[in-house]
Amino acid sequence: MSELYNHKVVEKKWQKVWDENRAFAATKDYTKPKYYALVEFPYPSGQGLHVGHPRPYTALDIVARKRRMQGYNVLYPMGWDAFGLPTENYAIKNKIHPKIVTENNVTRFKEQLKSLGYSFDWDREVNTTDPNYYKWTQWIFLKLFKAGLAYKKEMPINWCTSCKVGLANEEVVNGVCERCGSPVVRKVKSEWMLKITEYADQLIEGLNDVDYIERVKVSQKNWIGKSLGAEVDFAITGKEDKLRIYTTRCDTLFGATYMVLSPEHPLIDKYREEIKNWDAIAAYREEAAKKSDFERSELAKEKTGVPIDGLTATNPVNGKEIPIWISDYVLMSYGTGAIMAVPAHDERDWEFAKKFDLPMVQVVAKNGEEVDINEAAFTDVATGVLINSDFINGLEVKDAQAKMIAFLEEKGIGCAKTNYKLRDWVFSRQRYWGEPIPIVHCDKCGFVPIDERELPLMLPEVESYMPTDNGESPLAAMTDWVNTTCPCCGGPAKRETDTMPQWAGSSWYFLRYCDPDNNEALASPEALNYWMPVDWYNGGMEHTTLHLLYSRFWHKFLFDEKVVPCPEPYQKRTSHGMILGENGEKMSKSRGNVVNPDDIVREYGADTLRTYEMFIGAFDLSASWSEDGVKGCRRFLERVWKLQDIMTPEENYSADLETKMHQTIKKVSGDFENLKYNTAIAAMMALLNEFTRKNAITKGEYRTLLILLNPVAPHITEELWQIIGCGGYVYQQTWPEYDEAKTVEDTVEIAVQINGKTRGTLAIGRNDDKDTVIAAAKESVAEKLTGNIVKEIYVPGRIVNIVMKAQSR
RNA sequence: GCGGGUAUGGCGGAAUUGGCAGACGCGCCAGAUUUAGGUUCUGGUGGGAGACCGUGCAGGUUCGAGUCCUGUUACCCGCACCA
Repeated sequence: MSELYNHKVVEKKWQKVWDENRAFAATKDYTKPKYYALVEFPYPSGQGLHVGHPRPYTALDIVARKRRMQGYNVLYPMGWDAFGLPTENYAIKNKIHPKIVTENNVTRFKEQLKSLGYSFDWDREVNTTDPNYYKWTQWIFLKLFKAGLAYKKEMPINWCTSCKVGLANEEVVNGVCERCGSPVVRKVKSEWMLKITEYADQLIEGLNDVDYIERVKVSQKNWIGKSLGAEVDFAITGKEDKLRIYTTRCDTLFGATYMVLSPEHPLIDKYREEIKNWDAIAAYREEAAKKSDFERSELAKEKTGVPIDGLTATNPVNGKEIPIWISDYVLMSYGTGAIMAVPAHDERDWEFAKKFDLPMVQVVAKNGEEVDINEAAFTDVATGVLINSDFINGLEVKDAQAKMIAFLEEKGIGCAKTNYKLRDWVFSRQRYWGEPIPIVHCDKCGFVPIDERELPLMLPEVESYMPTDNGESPLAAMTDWVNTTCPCCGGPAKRETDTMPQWAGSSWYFLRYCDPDNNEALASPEALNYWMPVDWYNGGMEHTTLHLLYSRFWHKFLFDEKVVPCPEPYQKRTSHGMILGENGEKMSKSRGNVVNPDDIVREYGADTLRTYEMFIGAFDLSASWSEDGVKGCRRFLERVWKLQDIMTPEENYSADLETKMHQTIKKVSGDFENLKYNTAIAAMMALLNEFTRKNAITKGEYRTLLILLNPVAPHITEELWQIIGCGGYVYQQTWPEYDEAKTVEDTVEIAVQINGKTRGTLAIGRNDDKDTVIAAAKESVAEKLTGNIVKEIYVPGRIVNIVMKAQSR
């Protein structure tokens, strides 16, 4: 009898062997075929590893281990995205330097990851808070600045009136400060911005050349939100100024019956004297200032607004005088901050017009037939035909738009305009725990970059990590550090005291892994040429629009700067689903449904945890935790362990499981590539059941099973490999091949249907032809064939369907 | 509000992408082993006496629909300073 499976001993033993052998270090032999597998590096939070982390890590560990067995030089690295708000807040609260907090958290995370037996190349570990790392983050920022892609702009921030600090959106709950409950207002501050919009088109087009799961591509495109429309100038009655609006439906211009300005629109202040209801306008603006853009559009169900009494506009195509309103459903950050309202053909305008009883004019009809616009706005572009619109009457929407734009341009009152929902990236944080922005402000020379040779610009030690009372970063209090000389003119100058957002360090970390110790460059051209692009990058769906887009932007910029050899950083992108608590809700301390991976590793072992998380369900969907499910996977591994007891000498081999074996190799090999880890494991379970039923397995068969299972459960398979005496290590073996011809059964059972309903089954030979099969099928259901046969359908290897009409009497 | 997604037994989930719905696992039932419980092993397990009925709901296309089309409901995720 075999010894009991003791996961504690086995796992510790093999983790030590791998460490000592440096088993998974990527080599610098650039002649070998390479494979770069990447998972998003974690933020080392104080809570330690979450059971959500191992899901993607195990998935790509499987891929990495399989690729090594297929002869690739594999890079599967890990690091720490360690700047960030929670660390800083913890540091403030407990008066510990964020550097120390980070060190402790990293140590804990690393131990936890090691206990799970991942084949990370720990020689290439990176940490975004390491000056040798953020040197290059700053270097990239300087490049962006020099290329004109970094600029300063006045932007509103969330400002807590009591704490007197800028708050992250997440720290604002229902309009009040999360910590103190005081009201939060929007305060304008000058901030560093990055011109990601300059790359908007490239970021859309680049998606054609990469293998991302479809919903990631769709999300990115929608986030960028490219729309082709027009800008049109409306005259303000009796004034010089024009009101410029953006519309994607310039064909509906004849239907514009009023205008709406965003409450922040600058022309409102300009004509303050003319506005008779200024108090109402001012009050409305104050209310709107309290809401975020998100809240403003969310609450848009119940439209609010105030008419501007004293100003009207003129519709430029029909000369009609129309009222001007302000409403917070119009955002200053999109388009021009002003719209023409066409209530008959826009749902938001329709609701607004209904509420305030504003006129509607139908100018688009469904296939030329008027529709009842009192019921709902008519927005269908595909069937729309213009009416009540003078020179574009009778045209389809697309043609009407083209003709309208030509008209506007000819008259000089409008033009075609492409707009993007994508906004430039707010790059300033009034925080301590981030990369200092390597810019100096000189009264004479303006914003001046510091010399590259002075990088890294080190984060100085400060007394307090609290932002200052006036909203400056804690660095502003460090006068010794702030006061410097201008690199340009040598006169007195001040350093930028804002730091970079956490996204900065994570926008290029995959480049550093290629050559992490390089002091001359962010990575050597040779290393980048060899390793880039990342062959497979997996990460959370929640990073699709921010991190993924930001890092593509930086990469495209670095490509233009000839720093990197390829225009896209990631060849393939997949996403995993969340792991929910046993009750199906998101795991959180407050819900009390958090599972600690350490407990699972201790009680059941890393191999069980890995197997379970891969077996839990479809990789891209969220799944609920189940401790019973964990036990089932533990049981599976124990049954694999006990196969030693039924191992039989090679001369007892019989080929009755040969087909099954080849099918399983095929299934597992394919499923590991296609995110179908759950069915791969199911196939191995089914194979195991066959051996158990047969009560025999040869060493050769066992060997194959162990290799197949190794990427999922690396420790137990190494141990068994040694116990049954195969020599060497599993991780050094070659991935098994299968013979396609041997995956096909000699006979298959097919369904026999009558009128689409299954009436029996039939065993047929692999090579039986259609006539033979149909004849046999008919015979097998002969007594049920009571009508006229009108059709016979045979899908090879699947079904026979006999279509029969009832006999008329 | 905008964008993305999901819905299949008692539970987690399979289904070669239009071809026998429920693989595999959990749970449950019965039997074996055990002084007993647990463990382990073997067999069974969608519902219904049955004809039949079954993939959120209502229609449609098709010889045939979990899968395609139209409409609809519920839930989950993201929304730019959490990462």
